[in-house]
Amino acid sequence: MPRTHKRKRFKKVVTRIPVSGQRMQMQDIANLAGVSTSTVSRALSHSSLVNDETRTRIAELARSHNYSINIGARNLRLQHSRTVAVVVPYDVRTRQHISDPFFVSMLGSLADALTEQGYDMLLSRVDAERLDLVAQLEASGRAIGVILIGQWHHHDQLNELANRKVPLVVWGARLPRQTYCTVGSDNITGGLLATQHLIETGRRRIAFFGDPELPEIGQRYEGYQRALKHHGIPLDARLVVAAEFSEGSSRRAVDALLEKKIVFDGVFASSDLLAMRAIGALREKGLIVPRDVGVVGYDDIELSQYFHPSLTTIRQPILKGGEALVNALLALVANKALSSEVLPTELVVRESSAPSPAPP
Amino acid sequence: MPRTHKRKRFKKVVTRIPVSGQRMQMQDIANLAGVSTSTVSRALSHSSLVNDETRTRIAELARSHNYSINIGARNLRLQHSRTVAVVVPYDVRTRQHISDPFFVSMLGSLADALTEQGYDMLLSRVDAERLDLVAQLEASGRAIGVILIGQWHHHDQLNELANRKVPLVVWGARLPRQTYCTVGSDNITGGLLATQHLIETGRRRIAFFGDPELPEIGQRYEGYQRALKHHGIPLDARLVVAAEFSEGSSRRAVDALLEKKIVFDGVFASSDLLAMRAIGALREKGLIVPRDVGVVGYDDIELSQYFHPSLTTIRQPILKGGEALVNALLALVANKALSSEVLPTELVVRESSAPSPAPP
DNA sequence: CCATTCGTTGCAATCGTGTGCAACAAACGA
DNA sequence: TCGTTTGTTGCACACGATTGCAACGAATGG
Repeated sequence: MPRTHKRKRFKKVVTRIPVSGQRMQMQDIANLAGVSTSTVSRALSHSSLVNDETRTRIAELARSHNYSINIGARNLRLQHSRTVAVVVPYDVRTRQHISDPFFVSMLGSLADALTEQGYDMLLSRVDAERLDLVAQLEASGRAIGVILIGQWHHHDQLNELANRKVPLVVWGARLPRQTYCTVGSDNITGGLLATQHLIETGRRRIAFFGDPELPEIGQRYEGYQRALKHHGIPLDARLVVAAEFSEGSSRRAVDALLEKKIVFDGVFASSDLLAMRAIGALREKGLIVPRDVGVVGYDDIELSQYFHPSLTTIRQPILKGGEALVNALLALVANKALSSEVLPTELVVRESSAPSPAPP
Repeated sequence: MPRTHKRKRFKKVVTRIPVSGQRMQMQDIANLAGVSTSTVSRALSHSSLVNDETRTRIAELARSHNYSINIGARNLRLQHSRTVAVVVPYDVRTRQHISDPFFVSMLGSLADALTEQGYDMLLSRVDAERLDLVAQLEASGRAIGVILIGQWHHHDQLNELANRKVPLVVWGARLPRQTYCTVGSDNITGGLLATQHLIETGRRRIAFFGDPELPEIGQRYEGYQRALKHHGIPLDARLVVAAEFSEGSSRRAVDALLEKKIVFDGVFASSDLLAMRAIGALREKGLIVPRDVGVVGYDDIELSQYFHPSLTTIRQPILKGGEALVNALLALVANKALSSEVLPTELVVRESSAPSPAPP
């Protein structure tokens, strides 16, 4: 650390000699402008305490020497990092979920919303079994709070984090006895709309693909049940297949149904990815969508419209979701009221659920 | 700022009174352990200068009060942020590219590689027209360097950044007269493999979808040309359609070919997304893939295997790519040699290019 | 002519941590 | 017994910025 020694020798020296290649700092600009660092600081933060002429001169100097203020030092002084951590839980075994296109779009939406508010975004993958580590992101001052994408089955750990007063907002389902704040879509209505649509297009034996143990999926399943009940269709437990997000799961789900000779004419898949894989598996078995089986997915990821057949699905409001997550976190940090938020969902009708032509 | 005032009054006080709700800091741990902050600092950084018994006692105290060290302050002192900025250029008009699944997978791979090396990842979207702003990420000390995903047509701006000594590594093509460092896949060989494969499966009139003005695409196009030449197939400029990444582009490309009655039996699309859209557009026109037209994509995104027909494509080494980008940046920051890197690509054969059955 | 106000600037303390140097006790050797 | 070494710890300053307070000249008012 050569500079350390230099500074020591001169001790009370005011005129810092900018070593070439060394990063510019406020003192350098101050020297160039013939003022103190106080004035430079005030000028660059548009304080009204500084003369207009001085301000513009300093601003000009700063720009022409492409000086930019040291964020770390400023944050330390201001006790504020203007940074939000976005965490994607990471399952060491499957590694599957960060690649879910839905989460990814959410990432983009978050990036926009945060930029809009002038915040930086720190992206972390955290081992899902060590979710307690996210507390460090805030405790270490790296970020003012955490947005977690992917509730999964970590309800208890998330509650514990919230109880430890970690500023935390989760994308997911609102659950009973939850102390953390969630933002999510209306999964029950979503499930209901999807199932209802399949019923209205003439299906009666509708399978559900997804793991109802996961909160969000559970609520979609709830909507599925309500729709069936409303139309007087009895629930057949054999039609509920706990397909996960992992790769071969949909295929196995379809296989299981077919092998047991369980008849079905509709599938409500709890994500678009699952739906696409299911359609592929069905096709392998010689079943054509939508002629033999109507399929509805969930998420409305970008590829759903290019898929063949294009996918009927429940659109989650990604843009609004990102904004809502950010707003919720900022409110939480500011100690404002922390009510969880449920955003509306919408049915998007495409080819995969087209009514099968009436049998001749 | 209540604490500021408190501290002022007591001035030389050593025993900081931890206000409830206030964040723990090193001084608090020091008080609890009855030592100075120096010792705590050394203990937590595993310095050999501290007694073993003292170290474990301090470590225990820190853990039980879940104290974690203030990263900002440490970074300021150490003059090092252990953070890498990952930038995705952002086209205000199209907004399209961050959603490309390939970039997204790269993001995941980068997150892994950085975590592995103990670095944080700062994710930014930057207006593609203001790429000069990425210099600030480093100049402000937010990050030690920048990894940029998406070279696009910004060659000159990137060169300028590199000339300004901004530590920068770009995912993209290696170009002549380039002063910045790139990591990318072997696009020429990729394009060659793809085209060769279409030729070997019996196609002769092979269209190219993509904008050869973009460096990576241009190199894939170069490979396309070489393959044609090698097999003695004349290049037909009308078969080259500068489809962009935006939505309707593939459709228009297909429409353009068909309207002009230009015959073709193969398509090499310069990305999987483009390929999928092209297949959809072909289907709308009554052309079946692979029977009437063989299609090969590029990237091997996850969905390619679930698409129908499953997509023959050129796999880009995403995992290795992320590692290579990170290694390159770290080397660059350490002033090591900065050679651009070209990673091998691989042909993945699936259904979309299956040889059409010999006409009876 | 002096007191006061106003506009502008600088001094110095501060944010939380790391580390060179000195201090100090215990152990050791002569 | 005393100097030297060794192991452990604390003091004080530095990292690069912000800001309360004081200072100071000019303008203003009485």
